[in-house]
Amino acid sequence: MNDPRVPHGQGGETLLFLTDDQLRQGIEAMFFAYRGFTADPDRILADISYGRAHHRALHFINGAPGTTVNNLLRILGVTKQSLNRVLRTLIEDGLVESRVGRADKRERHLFLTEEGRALERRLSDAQRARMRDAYRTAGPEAVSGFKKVLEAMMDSELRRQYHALREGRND
Amino acid sequence: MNDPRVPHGQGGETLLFLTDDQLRQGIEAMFFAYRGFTADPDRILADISYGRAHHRALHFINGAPGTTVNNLLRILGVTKQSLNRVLRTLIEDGLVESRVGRADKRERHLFLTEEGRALERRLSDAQRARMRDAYRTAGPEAVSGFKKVLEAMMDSELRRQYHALREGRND
DNA sequence: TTGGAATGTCAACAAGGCTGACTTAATATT
DNA sequence: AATATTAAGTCAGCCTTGTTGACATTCCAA
Repeated sequence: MNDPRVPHGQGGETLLFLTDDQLRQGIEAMFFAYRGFTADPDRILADISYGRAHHRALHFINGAPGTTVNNLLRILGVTKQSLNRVLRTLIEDGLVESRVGRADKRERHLFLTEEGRALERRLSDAQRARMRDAYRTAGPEAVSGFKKVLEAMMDSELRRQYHALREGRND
Repeated sequence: MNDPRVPHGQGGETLLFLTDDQLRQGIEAMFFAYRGFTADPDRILADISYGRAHHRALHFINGAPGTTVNNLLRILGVTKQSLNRVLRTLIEDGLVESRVGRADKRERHLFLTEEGRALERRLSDAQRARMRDAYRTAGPEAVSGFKKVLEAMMDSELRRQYHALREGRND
């Protein structure tokens, strides 16, 4: 901390000396960037008196149509009571459809209605626009590093889910 | 979206074609990574019945000792009423000291007490440890890209504040 | 001296987390 | 067949942390 020098190259590139201040900078970058990350959808949501929780539900149902409630609350990392409150309003408002499972009738499979897809698109358009601008500003190599660090920052269970979501999608 | 090809090199590296799915991946990475980012301090805070808001206040007072309340709420992006509730408990619990300004006696300058510094250190040690691991796993080039993208994701006002925090610190 | 800024406080409210207890239905297990 | 477990939903109550609005105090500056 009193020695901000970074002796790299010594012992290979994997061993790098990181000062507390360098790490603090990363922490603050995450804090401020996350604010920007949520700012655009938050503005849209505020107008229609929905919250971030609704956005998250719409996002993941859109990404995995037919997902079960149990599945969804594992991804979101909330209790079923908390998710249920959000889900109920989305179903009542006709944005989400809940279908009884065919194989296992205890399960409910969740789908976006046409209206739900429209809102999801509106929200994610705003969020993607910011992401696209950031990616373009930073350049392709930066994007690759960005994703590497974010992935390394996840808990292993979250990382597993993150990868599971990719499978079956064209990326 | 139907054409996941990425024609890069055409028109320089700044013009890159980004599919919706590529951007969605980045969005989900931010979501899951932020969960990891806050997980360790959250666990510590839960034990002592404080919340994330207390952590944020401690973090920024630690980084800019003597900062005013107005300053702090601009950085945190919350109302003074919201900040005040958190600040009051921190002062009552002897973690933060509020000194009346010498030049302008309306202002209160905020400092961490010894106990406050101890908690801040405990929280940020946990958060820095995860950050350090992530940085080491991803490597120095990835870290540079990570910071570039995060910075590009901030609102301009947030980016201004982010840089202002660096000045006067040895990074 | 008066206007405005900085701060603090009270009250009320909402979103969105949580726990715990309980029901219903369906599936699994023994 | 009886029993246990699982998925989902619901109700009640609690907490944190955000919001508005109204108002008091203090003090600087024009």
